[in-house]
Amino acid sequence: MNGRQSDDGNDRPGQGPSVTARALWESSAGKRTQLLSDAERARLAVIASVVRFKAGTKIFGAGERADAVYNIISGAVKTYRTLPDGAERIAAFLFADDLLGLVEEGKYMNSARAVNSVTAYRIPVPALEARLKNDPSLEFHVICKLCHELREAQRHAFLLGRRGALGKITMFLQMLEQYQSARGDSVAELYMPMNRSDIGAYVGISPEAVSRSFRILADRGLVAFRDRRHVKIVAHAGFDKLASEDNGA
Amino acid sequence: MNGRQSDDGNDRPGQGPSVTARALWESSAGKRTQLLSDAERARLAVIASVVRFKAGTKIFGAGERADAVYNIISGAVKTYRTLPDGAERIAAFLFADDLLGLVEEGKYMNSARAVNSVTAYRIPVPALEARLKNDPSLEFHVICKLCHELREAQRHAFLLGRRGALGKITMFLQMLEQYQSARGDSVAELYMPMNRSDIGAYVGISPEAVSRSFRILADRGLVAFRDRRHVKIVAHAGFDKLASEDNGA
DNA sequence: CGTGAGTTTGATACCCCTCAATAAAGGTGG
DNA sequence: CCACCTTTATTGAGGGGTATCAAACTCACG
Repeated sequence: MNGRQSDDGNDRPGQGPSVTARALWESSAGKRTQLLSDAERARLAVIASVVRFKAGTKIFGAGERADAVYNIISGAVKTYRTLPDGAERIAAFLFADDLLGLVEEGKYMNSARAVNSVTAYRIPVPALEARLKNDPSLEFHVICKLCHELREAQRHAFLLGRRGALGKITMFLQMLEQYQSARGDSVAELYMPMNRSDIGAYVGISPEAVSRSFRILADRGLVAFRDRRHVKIVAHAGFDKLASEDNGA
Repeated sequence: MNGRQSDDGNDRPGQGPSVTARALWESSAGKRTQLLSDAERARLAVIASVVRFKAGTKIFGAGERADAVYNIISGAVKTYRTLPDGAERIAAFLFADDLLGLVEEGKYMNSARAVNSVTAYRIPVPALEARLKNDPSLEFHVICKLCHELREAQRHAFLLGRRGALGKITMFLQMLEQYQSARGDSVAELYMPMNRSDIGAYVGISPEAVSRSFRILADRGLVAFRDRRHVKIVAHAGFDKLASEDNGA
């Protein structure tokens, strides 16, 4: 279906869980590096099982007892919370090599749903806890990954703080670009697995405003759409300037 | 000057760094628990030094080389980023027992400034790294703290996603209340060390809108101000309902 | 090929930002 | 201790941008 998820080279299936992040202290030009050693991945593989979720499937719900964390192999996942009135707020989009299943007092903090078709490692919490207890190196790598996720969450908050819809969407595309770049994928074209409503729920505007902003960007010649899910940033100069200004002029 | 910071009992000075968080897997009724053992605190004290910052002093700047992380003993700190046009976006307010100094590729992610008069432990990164390498238990506690901060960042993003100014301010007060409650402090009255501009920069609205929202809450009899920094939530029923609705009706 | 969800486009109302002025608070020096 | 000054907070009026509602349209899927 979607052969674009990286089944290439460095994380072929069977090697066990894969976790990547931007470096904490080394400088790596924005690229992500594999945190786990082959040995660690093998040891985690022992306690993990591979699970699949069809597009739109719920993975877990906010408030449920947290039995396991997940490590995405391929596909995209959204974590979200539903408001009393039924509206949805998306906390994060997660992709291959990400960890999933933030816990508070034994319960999941958010709900999680497959955007794509998703395959992931499911790692039971008790086994993971035991593994961590006698694997200091693994613990350190988890720290690195959590720092990475914390930075992403702060970037998201930064995005949400922006005033204009245009600026939010521009920054959203920038984040997608940085993500694909960090993975080593091509940046010639951006792929958006999620729909307009999800984008709106992530950047804090209505789906209609998402559409309008995309149209404005296209009309100004800053981006070009191949279809609804594929964009190319045409004029990086003007695009990045727009992304750094607060107002969405 | 402000004797309200908890110099009470469980973290008297001289005991060394203190780090608290809501539990990951146990349920603790929203309370925070001390993560570090007395031995760990003592070992950290060896590599840490106590530093003081007057109100308004910059602690470090975004992009600077990250030599150290900080552990707040008393006072309040804001972490923020400055936009090209000079506007400021606040990523987080940090208080006693919090860690400070998120790093990416060897550089600080945000700038940090003392809101209050602040005292903190300054822990050099190399020494901390060495300490972590042969202290698996400490590593685990850092993981717990990072999960805590990640949850807080997501709550902040959730707040920023809300539409109306009134709802944002209401939720901001709720978070303050939860924070004071988690610390075991009295919740009879909330204390806001930061000014209106900082609140606006945190919740994503203008300082004027902060004022107006406070006024509306007061006029509706939901809260009562003793002065500009002290609020009491009078009608919890209506208040919490307002906080959970998306629109700020 | 038909159906339905997702997306785009349009018109209107409302909320918040901006700018501006007043008021209050905190800090300083006499 | 009080007067003065600076900073911060409040209040008001007007314009702009986005949410909302509604309808046409496209696309994916059965």
